[in-house]
Amino acid sequence: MKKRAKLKDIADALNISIATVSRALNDKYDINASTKKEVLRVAEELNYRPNPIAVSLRKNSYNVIGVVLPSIDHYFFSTVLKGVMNKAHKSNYLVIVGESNHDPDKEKSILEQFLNHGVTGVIISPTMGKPAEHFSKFRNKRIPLVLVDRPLVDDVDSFVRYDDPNGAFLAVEHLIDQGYKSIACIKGNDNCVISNARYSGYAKALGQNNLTENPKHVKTCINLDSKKDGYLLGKQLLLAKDKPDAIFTVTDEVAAGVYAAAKELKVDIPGELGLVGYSNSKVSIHLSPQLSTVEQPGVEMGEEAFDFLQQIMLGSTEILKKTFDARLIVRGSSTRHATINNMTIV
Amino acid sequence: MKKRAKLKDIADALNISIATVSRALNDKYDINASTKKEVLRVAEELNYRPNPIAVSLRKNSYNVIGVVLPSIDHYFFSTVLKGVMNKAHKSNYLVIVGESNHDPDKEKSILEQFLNHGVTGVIISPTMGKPAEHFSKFRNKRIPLVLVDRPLVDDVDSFVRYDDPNGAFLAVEHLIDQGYKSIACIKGNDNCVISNARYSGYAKALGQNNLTENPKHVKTCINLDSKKDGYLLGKQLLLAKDKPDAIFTVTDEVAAGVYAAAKELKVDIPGELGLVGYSNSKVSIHLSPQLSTVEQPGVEMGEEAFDFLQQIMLGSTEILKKTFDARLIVRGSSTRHATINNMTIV
DNA sequence: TTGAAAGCGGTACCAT
DNA sequence: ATGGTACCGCTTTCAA
Repeated sequence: MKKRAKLKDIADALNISIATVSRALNDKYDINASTKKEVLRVAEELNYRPNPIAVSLRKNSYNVIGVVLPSIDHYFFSTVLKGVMNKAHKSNYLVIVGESNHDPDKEKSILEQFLNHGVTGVIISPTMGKPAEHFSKFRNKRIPLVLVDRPLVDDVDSFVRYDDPNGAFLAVEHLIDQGYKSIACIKGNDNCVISNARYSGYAKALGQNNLTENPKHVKTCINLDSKKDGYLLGKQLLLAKDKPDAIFTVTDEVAAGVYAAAKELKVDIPGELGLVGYSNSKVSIHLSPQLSTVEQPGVEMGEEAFDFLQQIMLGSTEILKKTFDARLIVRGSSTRHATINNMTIV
Repeated sequence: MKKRAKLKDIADALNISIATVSRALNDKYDINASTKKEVLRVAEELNYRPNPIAVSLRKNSYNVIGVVLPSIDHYFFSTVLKGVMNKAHKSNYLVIVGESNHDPDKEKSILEQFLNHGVTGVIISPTMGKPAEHFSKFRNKRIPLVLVDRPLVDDVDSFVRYDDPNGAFLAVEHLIDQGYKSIACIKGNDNCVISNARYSGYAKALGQNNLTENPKHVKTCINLDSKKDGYLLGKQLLLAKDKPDAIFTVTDEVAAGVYAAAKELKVDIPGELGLVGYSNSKVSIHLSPQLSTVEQPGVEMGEEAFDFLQQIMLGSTEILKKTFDARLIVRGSSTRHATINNMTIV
């Protein structure tokens, strides 16, 4: 195993001091041009690479950021990570990743690990909306922190999020525009901030259009299996006496379950039942008819999150906030009238 | 900003030497119990955390591994990453991630960056099957390297892969078992190792069952959009005079395209057309009928890859190899006979 | 323009 | 059981 070359090796080879070598390598101006050339030549020859650990220790800086996500194999989060990495690599930052699996304790231990490791900043999509004690540690240490997708209620951190309520609002207004009169909602777990935000958009859209909310038309997922929930709750809705003629679901996966229910009950989509999902995940285009949905620009959000983080790392003390606008993607599942092109983005 | 506490702070507070503090903190046995208790107390009080950079520099060890994947938001790769992280965190390793986007140059630069950074090991799913010059650098430096999913042809590195040909073989034999007589194949790009491996399994299954391969029944994807390819090529196949009664596709996404074509042409699945995909991606269960497919255990592969890497990092000099067995998941798209339960895993 | 040396925060050897 | 100190590889100040 050939040892990694270090400054001293170059210095010895040229019979000069390591200080000079260091300067030559780091483009300091007070250096003789010919010396510099020699140094660079030998460095190349020895395949010299600076030891980043030593540099970090000395400079007390470390080009590594941490990203903590609830679930790495969840499509949306993987696109967020993609966005972060895009930008990070361009700025010569390395990205270490941790997966909390929606477990606050695991989230805490990952943050702890990152902290100990000395990351210069952290981008995190917290598992809960409540500010946890482990976040304040970061603030005390003044380590830059940017939240993605789930701002905390105490509102002291920079964040990048998505306009969840408005996405739901647009979805439901669209259904109303298409002539659906009785619009149900299948929401997620009650303590999920995101789900509640979407539900509020649903309620608002009904209100603004003088439709009264029917409590029997609001269902809540209980299982961990979104599709199954969608299937069961969708069936409940479709079998009820005053069955709805449209359903807004909290995710595309839930909507996929409703497709199954509709198929079983021979309910035509979009003729008898209009449907809009949420997230624009891969599933949505594989369903038939294709599912109208609300787009979540994960990559862009990740990129913006890194930009924010970098600004903070460079010294900005402002609390940076950005809310991405909601965009509805209209497809076959909600278009009764042929007036709207199947793929138009409204 | 409160400065991070260091050994000296603790030492000064107790009027002892940093050597003693270090020992107390590191559980060395030759230390007075009461001294140790004091040290721990003060350490806690000052919220002391060892500086990992300094430790790394001193010990010349660094608990960080790198993972390089072609595409982070591709479901299979994200599950591989998940598996790696599962194990890595348990062993107290940090994971830095890079995305090559199927670009060998980018792959190279990421590896370079990781190398410079001083990672202790690398897990990579190479963009090409050919050994690239940038891999040999790793070997020269003797940095542990484990390949995932795509072993290189020169066969000098440890790897974890999947029995792609056999997966295809099982899929096609299953179709034959189900009574399909004329089985087509929609394969991927010709220079994709994985696709070719699957194709070879298809060919082998035909051969072993005395079915002659019909060149017109072998189609190759050309676009980047798998579903579109599946749709177009599926349509071609279904409109041909001697149209097949079953299709094996290189991925589930391609199969999803075939569903679209079948629907348009009013071809019944599985009655008139049997279909088996590959990867068991999310799509497969959202299609109707659900798509039979070949399972790729990404998480397990990632976990095994980390185990291999760790063995090598701990000194093993063997070339470790593991090929995961193929498993077929039989669902509605390929079961003509009701004898098989819709969800049975064979 | 160059060299000597201090020191970043630890670890571990050698004394005592 | 504890302290003194060299050293990991590099940057940077101070002197020459």
